[in-house]
Amino acid sequence: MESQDLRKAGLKVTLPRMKILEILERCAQEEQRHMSAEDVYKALMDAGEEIGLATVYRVLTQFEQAGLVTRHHFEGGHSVFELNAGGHHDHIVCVRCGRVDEFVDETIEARQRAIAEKAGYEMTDHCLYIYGICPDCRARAEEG
Amino acid sequence: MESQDLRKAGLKVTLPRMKILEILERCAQEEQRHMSAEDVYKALMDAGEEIGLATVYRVLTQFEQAGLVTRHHFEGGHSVFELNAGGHHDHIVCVRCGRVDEFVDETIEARQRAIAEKAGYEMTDHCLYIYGICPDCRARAEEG
DNA sequence: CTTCAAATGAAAAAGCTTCTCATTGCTCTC
DNA sequence: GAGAGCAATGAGAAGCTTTTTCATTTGAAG
Ligand SMILES: [Mn+2]
Ligand SMILES: [Mn+2]
Ligand SMILES: [Zn+2]
Ligand SMILES: [Zn+2]
Repeated sequence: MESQDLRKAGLKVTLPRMKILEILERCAQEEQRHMSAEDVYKALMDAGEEIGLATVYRVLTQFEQAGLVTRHHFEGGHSVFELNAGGHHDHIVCVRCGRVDEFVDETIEARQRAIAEKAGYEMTDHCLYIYGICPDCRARAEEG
Repeated sequence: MESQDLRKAGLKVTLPRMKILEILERCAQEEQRHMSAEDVYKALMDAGEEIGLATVYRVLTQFEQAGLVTRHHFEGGHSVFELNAGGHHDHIVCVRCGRVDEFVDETIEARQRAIAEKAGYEMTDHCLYIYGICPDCRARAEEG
């Protein structure tokens, strides 16, 4: 019952918000955990939903503020969003094909907390992106 | 002799490129190590230089490709640039006032290399941002 | 000094994202 | 279940940063 998720987040239950949540959940089950606003909008169109792009942007921002999704600033200028499920993790991004893998490293997490403390900061968040060439693209490069 | 820096980078020595390099170097000596294209443009205007904004963007991108500067994607959508001097480092950013501090942690660097290797990626780059509230803003918050 | 490809500036265009405002739709009450 | 009232939506305009276009200028080589 997703409408409960929305109510708990303090958001009125509306059709666009329900549909957008559904898209995010369905795509996460497949392989598309990271979606831009445009991606979500296209998925809605493909599903025959008549929801405006402005609403998609608005709703994703609301979901972010409500803690339902996380916004990432991958390279290339535009934001991508992912459902908050499974807890914090960081990302490895292929600079050739855009593939994204995820990882968690407790050693790094601990070092970050120590660095923030030493600098006198109260850490609120952090993000780590490793950029590189993924296994598939490396193989493709060796062939020709 | 900065014109040598440009020649070594394979770039023709032109007045705009010299002036932009000067701005970056002068601001780095003060406290402004991280500048947006707009920041550089404004500094040029203040210095009485008649250089177009399009040229600033073009030149900064060329400097990046030549390895003279690094481009960062801090939050907020626009890029900031910093002169490549002093080697690689990561950033801790205050979410209240925008202050930026820098750090290097060899433990984290090593873990990143290990993670990329385990995932089969050939690492080309990485960036780590810690977000938090800086000492000054924390003090200001406690007062009221 | 000439020559000519490369660089520049102004303006237009191109993304991505947000805003405006008239219309629509939840929610709550009766 | 109908109605009132406030929040949400959609379409398009606008905003911002960044890139592109193209006529003109400039630097480097001869
Ligand atoms: Mn992720
Ligand atoms: Mn820096
Ligand atoms: Zn790849
Ligand atoms: Zn601060």
